[in-house]
Amino acid sequence: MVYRRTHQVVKRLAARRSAILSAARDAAAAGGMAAVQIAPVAVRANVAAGTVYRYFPSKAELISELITEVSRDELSAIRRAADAAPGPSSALAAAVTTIAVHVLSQRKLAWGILAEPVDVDVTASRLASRRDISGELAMRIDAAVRAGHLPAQDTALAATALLGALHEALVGPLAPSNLEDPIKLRDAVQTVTLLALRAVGVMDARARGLVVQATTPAKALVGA
Amino acid sequence: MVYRRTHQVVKRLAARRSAILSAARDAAAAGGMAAVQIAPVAVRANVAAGTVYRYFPSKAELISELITEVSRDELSAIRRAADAAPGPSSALAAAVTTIAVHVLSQRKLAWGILAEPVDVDVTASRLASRRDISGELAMRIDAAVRAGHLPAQDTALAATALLGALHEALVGPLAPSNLEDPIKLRDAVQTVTLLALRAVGVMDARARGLVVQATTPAKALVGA
DNA sequence: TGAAGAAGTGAACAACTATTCAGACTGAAT
DNA sequence: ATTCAGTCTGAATAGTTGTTCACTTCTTCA
Repeated sequence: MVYRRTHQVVKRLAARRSAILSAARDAAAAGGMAAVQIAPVAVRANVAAGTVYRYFPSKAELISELITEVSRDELSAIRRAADAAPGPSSALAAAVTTIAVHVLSQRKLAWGILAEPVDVDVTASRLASRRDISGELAMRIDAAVRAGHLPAQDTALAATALLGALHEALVGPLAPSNLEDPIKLRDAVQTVTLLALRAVGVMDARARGLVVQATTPAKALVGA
Repeated sequence: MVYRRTHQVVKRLAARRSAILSAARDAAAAGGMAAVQIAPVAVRANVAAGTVYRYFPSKAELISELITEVSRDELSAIRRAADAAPGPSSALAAAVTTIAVHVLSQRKLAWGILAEPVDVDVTASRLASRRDISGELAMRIDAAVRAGHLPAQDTALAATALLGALHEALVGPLAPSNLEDPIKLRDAVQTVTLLALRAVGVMDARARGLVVQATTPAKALVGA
């Protein structure tokens, strides 16, 4: 007797899998990684705890996949913003602004993905996430250098430093607490973007122009 | 009958307390915060597990005190270096370099103090540690601004961003792995210092000069 | 020296959650 | 309708460590 999964079943299985991931993401967005516990996630996804293990071999896998997913979304947003910019320097500014806006709009999630203590080992996917985003940034810096807009430099190290600066300034424990106010938020985004651009060697005056330019299209996102 | 602690006993108690803290520090330096577990620390300190609890009410307290101690040491090193500099910009450069050299010379410890996941809540002391160091940096930036060497800016946010940049670039998961080589190490320190100075608005050319100046006295520390 | 209080010991305990698994349920094939 | 592989369930299990506490050892002082 052959048992074959019917199309309907296949769809249901896929839906369930993504429901579990989704539940994990919601939990993380609401309460950080600490809130991503098997039992609560299972409840949110309307399944039993044991069922989670039919879709993910372990909590570490579940969280890793969550990190990968969020990171992929962010990376594509960065690319989109940068590619839409008129030149390499603008592209870099757009990339930085996008990162800033993104982490701010989902602070708990961003913190969880990046750095929040988790009881299982997710260093590999965190590393990959950082590597992807830092790599993208490095490419943009490199393009600006090749265009003669920036001095030659260790672009990988610079990209990593910029990421660290953005994260620490915007979602780290010392991040300003008044970022609910959209105006303060925009100021913070502009400030860190300016800082980042200058860090890689953009002249102050030119950097200020780029910041304004980059913030304009990103403003919509801030509201979202 | 009154029992009064004799001087000798007081001394022994104090010695034991610091032996426990020391053991915790060694463990953290060797294996990160994950290695700071009560039983192993007790063994290192030549006491029983229960004894640790006669000196520290909980693991959280122990680690908090460890963080405070390390942070205090670092802060005083930063102050010393900055105060010895000839002017506000040099002082800022010296402060940044000192932080860089410090975190690099004790990478595991630095990572543990700053950001490594711990199973107990140490957010308060981590926050204090960051606040102190970021505050010191902010003061130095502010001094340079007041001296007219830097454009006006949100110094607190800038200081936080710089800290994040230094940490991520030097001890984060994407930090270069070849930093055993003293030359590479010095290059990394110079690169991030340059980046940091430019970020707050020091002109490229002047920044390069300050970096060289600041790295010279710090070189000795790199060896240590 | 002996009594009493302080300090130290380490095996047992507790709490927390990820993970398992024996049995219940679903739905595909005959 | 019946069978059975596949799927789901959720209570029980397991592993990990911080913490406790009854007991031993040490120190002070009459």
